[in-house]
Amino acid sequence: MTNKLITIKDVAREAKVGVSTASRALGGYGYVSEETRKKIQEVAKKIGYQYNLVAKGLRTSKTLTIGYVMPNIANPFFTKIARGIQDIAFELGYNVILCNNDNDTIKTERLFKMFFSNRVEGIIFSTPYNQSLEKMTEIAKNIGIPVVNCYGSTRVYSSDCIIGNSEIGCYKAMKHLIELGHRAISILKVRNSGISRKRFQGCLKALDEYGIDKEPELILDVDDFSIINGYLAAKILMSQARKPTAILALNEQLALGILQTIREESISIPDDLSLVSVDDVLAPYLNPPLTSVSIPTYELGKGAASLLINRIENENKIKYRRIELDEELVVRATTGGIINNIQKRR
Amino acid sequence: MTNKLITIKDVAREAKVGVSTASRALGGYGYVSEETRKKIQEVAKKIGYQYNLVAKGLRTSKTLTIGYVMPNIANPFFTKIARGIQDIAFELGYNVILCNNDNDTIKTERLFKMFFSNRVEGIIFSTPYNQSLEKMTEIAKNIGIPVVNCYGSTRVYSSDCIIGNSEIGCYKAMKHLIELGHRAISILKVRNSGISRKRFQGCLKALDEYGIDKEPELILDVDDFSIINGYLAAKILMSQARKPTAILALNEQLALGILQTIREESISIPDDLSLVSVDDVLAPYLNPPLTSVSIPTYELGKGAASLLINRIENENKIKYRRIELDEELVVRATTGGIINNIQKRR
DNA sequence: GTGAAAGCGCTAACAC
DNA sequence: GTGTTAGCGCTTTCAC
Repeated sequence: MTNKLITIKDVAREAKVGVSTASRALGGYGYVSEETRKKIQEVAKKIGYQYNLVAKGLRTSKTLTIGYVMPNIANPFFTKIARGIQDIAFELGYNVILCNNDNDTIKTERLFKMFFSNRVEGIIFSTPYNQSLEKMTEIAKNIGIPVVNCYGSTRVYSSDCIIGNSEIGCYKAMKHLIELGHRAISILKVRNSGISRKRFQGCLKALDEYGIDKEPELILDVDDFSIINGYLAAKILMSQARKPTAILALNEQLALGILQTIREESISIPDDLSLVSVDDVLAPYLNPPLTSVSIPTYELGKGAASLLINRIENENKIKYRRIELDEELVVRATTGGIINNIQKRR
Repeated sequence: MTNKLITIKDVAREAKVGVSTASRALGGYGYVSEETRKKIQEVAKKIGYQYNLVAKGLRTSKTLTIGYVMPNIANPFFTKIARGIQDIAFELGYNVILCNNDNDTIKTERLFKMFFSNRVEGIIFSTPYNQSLEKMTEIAKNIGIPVVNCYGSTRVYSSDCIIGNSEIGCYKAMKHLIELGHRAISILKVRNSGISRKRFQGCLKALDEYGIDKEPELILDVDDFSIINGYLAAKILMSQARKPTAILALNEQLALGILQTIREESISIPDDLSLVSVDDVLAPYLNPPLTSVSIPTYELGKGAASLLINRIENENKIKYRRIELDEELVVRATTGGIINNIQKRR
């Protein structure tokens, strides 16, 4: 069925010009007189010519394609980043191949190989650390493909890096709770997660500033960012002697789990307990809407794409750049003062 | 920086074989003795050869790439479909270019042209009707690129089509409400939306089956699937003389808006009012979790990719296929019996 | 089983 | 300003 393709040669013949002139007119570079350019474009349109980027890619090794690796394409947190990347990339004439790696080393390696085979001109990643990521990133660098880290693991080398200021976000969240009068503040964090660690730093800073000692009983470590772990941790917290008056969950999945426990145990929010989450993806839509640390995902994506394409077009010879965007606290309906809290209990 | 690329020629020279033999070994086709194949692969690995899909694409016009158009990449409903498409495509060695069209004709046209220039081998769309979609789909067909409709507008031509049985989903939802004893059931639908129309058909069928007349006052038409329209419609419903005891919102955004009204007016769910939604993206995470018609998005995506790649590999000469997947009703916490309802009111 | 050579559609020297 | 020509890296006859 694939009819013979119409090429630049056909356009050139039809327009009675040489192929290079046609190429210049259609590719939009070099010298062509306004008159002939017009004629060539008309002919191209008339005979249904479709520019062939594959051939251009082979010839110039400019494929105008970049790759993006995220943990899961079905996770809205990352697709908001992806949206930012796409918007900028498309504006500048680049295509994006979006991929999941499911935080898996085998898949990561396969994806990078696929990127190499497809001759992507640059790669953006938003994934936590894994060995393949580090290894393949190193290879990419060696073959001249720039890599930008967009809210991913800062443990791996990258050409540029754009992240959120995770410390400040959680610092603001803690401060908010402390100023509402809370002292028994529980923090739900995740073992072996770089991002959780940074967020926790912010929490400690706030506690420190107000001279509040951290209470080991109230700080829980779980294995991963999952609803079930949030749920179980909250069960533990609410059954122990030292109960928190507020919980800061260092991720939204954990907060969702906590909400489930809260519902089951008929705890009232924010009267009995205040809750703050991080990520702010579902938070605005929940009932009640969650007070939450908001990460500028869309802007991170836009920034990453700008950094990358800028580097691609400057032949990769720019110095390493690092951008940090502020994270904001959005106060909604799940945080309240400790005073109300105590009054209500009586 | 882009060091001279390592090509099949280099591999051939190093392995002391001809280029065509190297090509056969690396491309995995044609006759090569087991022995030489092994040697060639070893050499390739040793000297860091990266297969060049761009060159292959030019030579064979098989780019192993498909395009996917959805309204918005940041919308989880579509990314669940995208995830299904990707999982199948990757398994079969294909890459996917995912794109937003924002339901805009200009963008749609631009995307299709980009697909053509990139020589994608097939296209999947999940978008509502627009003129460009119809026009560009027609062009794709003419140049031999198959197009699969995945839960998109059935008004446009496609090579194959996979959709949810929207009638049955909403039929089940209505039936559920009727059997709980509800008679004053409000339906929130959207003007000029094909999918809303089909869902509404299902509602009518259930009413019909139980011999219940539809009440025009309870059936509201809004302009689009948005939170604000759900919110406003619910305000109207709850302020009119004939109040519903249940609302079926034909989309989740509308349901989110309704929830907001419910919160503001301190209406209790499901005691004062039952609520059913469609789409089931956020529904399980909301508080209370919504009873909702669930659309098998992931399966739709997988199915679409299978249909498309199957067609690509059979050179597009299969008959038109149409697959309909069932939509299920998931009963959660927002629907209750009218009996309780009345008892509580007293 | 293997190799030589032509060519996919484009661009980039270079000559005119 | 424009045309001629070589060649990007691969696959594909067609001999051998």
